[in-house]
Amino acid sequence: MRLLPHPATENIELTEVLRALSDPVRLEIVARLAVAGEMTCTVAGDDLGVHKSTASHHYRMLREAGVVLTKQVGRLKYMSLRRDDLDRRFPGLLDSVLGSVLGVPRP
Amino acid sequence: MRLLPHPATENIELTEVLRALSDPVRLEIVARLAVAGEMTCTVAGDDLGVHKSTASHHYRMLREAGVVLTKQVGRLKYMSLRRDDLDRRFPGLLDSVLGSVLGVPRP
DNA sequence: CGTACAGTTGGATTGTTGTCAAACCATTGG
DNA sequence: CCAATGGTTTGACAACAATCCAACTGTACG
Repeated sequence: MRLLPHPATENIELTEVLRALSDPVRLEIVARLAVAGEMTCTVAGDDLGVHKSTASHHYRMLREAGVVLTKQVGRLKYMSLRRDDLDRRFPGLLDSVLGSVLGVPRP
Repeated sequence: MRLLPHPATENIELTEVLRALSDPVRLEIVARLAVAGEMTCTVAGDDLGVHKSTASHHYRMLREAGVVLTKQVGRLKYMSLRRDDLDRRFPGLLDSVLGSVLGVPRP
């Protein structure tokens, strides 16, 4: 099991996170990760409507911005949201974005 | 007093807002508006380190994304954050961004 | 070992963006 | 009316980004 290179929590930049989340395809990937938790690239990128190399490009953007964590297990790569890191650095940001994407439960 | 064209609240898109906020210059403008409230373009763009035409370009991005409201009074244009609209559409988003930019008061 | 699978990389293309400079437009004050 | 002020537009340019396709790399399974 190997971890790919990621930015340290302190080095996650707000503008880069916002930039990473500002693409519809990436936002969809993030939403899936939020709902289903850790998943492989293939699953995360299923039916996105883009070529798999394009999806791969988006995985890297998300990883380099500090939004997702990627670890390799065998020939699979698992992605997951860096919820805790993001929340420590930008409290409430991810929740509000996910709330808007997934729909907020209203009392 | 004239209002410039703006997107209606329902038409404000999350990805466009995130995109608008993902530029350091625009984020600085938004932070100033958050702190000082309504202000003219000249004041908002003072000492940003970019040419005034570049600043003007950013004002438009922010307006077209639905982040700011611009009204013309005489030869001045006043910008203000669309706090209520944004909060209705994407609850908590603007607050979390501003909190991260301006620093959150911790108890 | 070789084939299939999971994902990345490189190249090409097309479109977008941030920037400056210079010219422009609109409003107001003399 | 003319000049100054406040912003915008246009043109040019370099950098970046999203996309596809094809070729590639690495891992495991038969």
